[in-house]
Amino acid sequence: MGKTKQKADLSTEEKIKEAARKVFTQKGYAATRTRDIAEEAGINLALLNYYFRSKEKLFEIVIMEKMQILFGKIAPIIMDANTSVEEKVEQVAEHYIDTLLANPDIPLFVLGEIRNNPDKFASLVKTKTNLTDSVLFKQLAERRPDVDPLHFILNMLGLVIFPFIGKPLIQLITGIKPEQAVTLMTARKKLIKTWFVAMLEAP
Amino acid sequence: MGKTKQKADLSTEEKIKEAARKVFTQKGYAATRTRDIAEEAGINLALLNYYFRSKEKLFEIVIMEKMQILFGKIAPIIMDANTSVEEKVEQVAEHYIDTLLANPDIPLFVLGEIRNNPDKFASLVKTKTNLTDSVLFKQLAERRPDVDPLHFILNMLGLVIFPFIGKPLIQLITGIKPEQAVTLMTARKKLIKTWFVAMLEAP
DNA sequence: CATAAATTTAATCAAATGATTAAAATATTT
DNA sequence: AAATATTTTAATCATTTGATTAAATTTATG
Repeated sequence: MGKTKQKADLSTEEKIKEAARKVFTQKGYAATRTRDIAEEAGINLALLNYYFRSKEKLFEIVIMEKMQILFGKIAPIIMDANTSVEEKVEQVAEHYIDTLLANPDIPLFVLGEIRNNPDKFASLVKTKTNLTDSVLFKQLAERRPDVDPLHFILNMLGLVIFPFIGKPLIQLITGIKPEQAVTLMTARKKLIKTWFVAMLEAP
Repeated sequence: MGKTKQKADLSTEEKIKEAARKVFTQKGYAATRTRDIAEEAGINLALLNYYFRSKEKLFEIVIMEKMQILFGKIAPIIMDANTSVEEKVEQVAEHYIDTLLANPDIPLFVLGEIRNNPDKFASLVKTKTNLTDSVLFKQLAERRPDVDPLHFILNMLGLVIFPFIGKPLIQLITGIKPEQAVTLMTARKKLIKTWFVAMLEAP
């Protein structure tokens, strides 16, 4: 025993991580059993604890990845001093919806875990970009001095992210097929910019 | 023993339910321990199981209440044949934001539980209003035949609900105080209608 | 006060679950 | 083939947690 080896390990380790990503994001930390992950990975429980010391450790790897996907994409865009508000919104919509189409469960997962353990994430997120210091925030304040810029940030994020958070519900009350959902979200990529500009210029 | 009594019982039963509402909505079903609820209610575990047979039973009471609050408000509004799109959006924004200010944890709670157990809620929600048959849906289709009405429904819900779902995160990355949050949400009540109309009339 | 009802106490169960272990089996490398 | 590394098997622990029980205590009621 011992993971002195390099090549073959990665394959099994990755199988476990991939299974952990799936189960954790689908059910959340508390509702996930390590046995579920092992089964999903097609390995046994002993091996899971052999590679990763604990459920907690494995979870932290997964949640970090997911938060990186969720936040890593948006930070550089809204911090860019060389693009207009319109361009920023366009980029956020385009890149973010693509990301979320590939990872539709992330928002509900991450936000749920933050809710369950705000203190744990406080340190992680707080060190990051302070939203109110962002270039986008200042640009919005200049364009609409009469409206709190935070409103528009919430609007942008709401237009992009909410459909993915509400998906389980929307599917129930509309009977929309997954295929249609993809088409709908793809169409939104271009629509959001137009809508946002309209809101920004609303009376 | 036995709850033949009528008056004093309600008080204790209600204490337990109130505690259950708080803990379940804050942590979700899986992360909630019946001992937490008992402690929050200021009673002992035995009494909890004496009044409500099980964790599951207590949970179903709570989730039903919360879903009623979440959906019961919106259904009659979007079904009303005697109001315009503008009036509907105005009503949804006004009434819904008030409801969510009083129950900010509901959306994340309900959506999370639906995600964790879609089958369980399928029967409950499916029997309700089919969204695509709503008056609002048809009005939107008439106003903008070139855009899937579902987009505008998602926009409306996103503008109203997302700030509450994203609250734990927004608080982290802005350092906004709960008081400010209330002010912000109150301001949105009037802004959303204007924004929605702007989106509806966007090129 | 006497009776009945409500609540607590404290102990205990049983099942689920995260984690560990040693030995056997399988695969990989040299 | 021999040596080494990986994976499985299977048993077992310890803890948590939902649930139950009986007896003691407190509170309300007549």
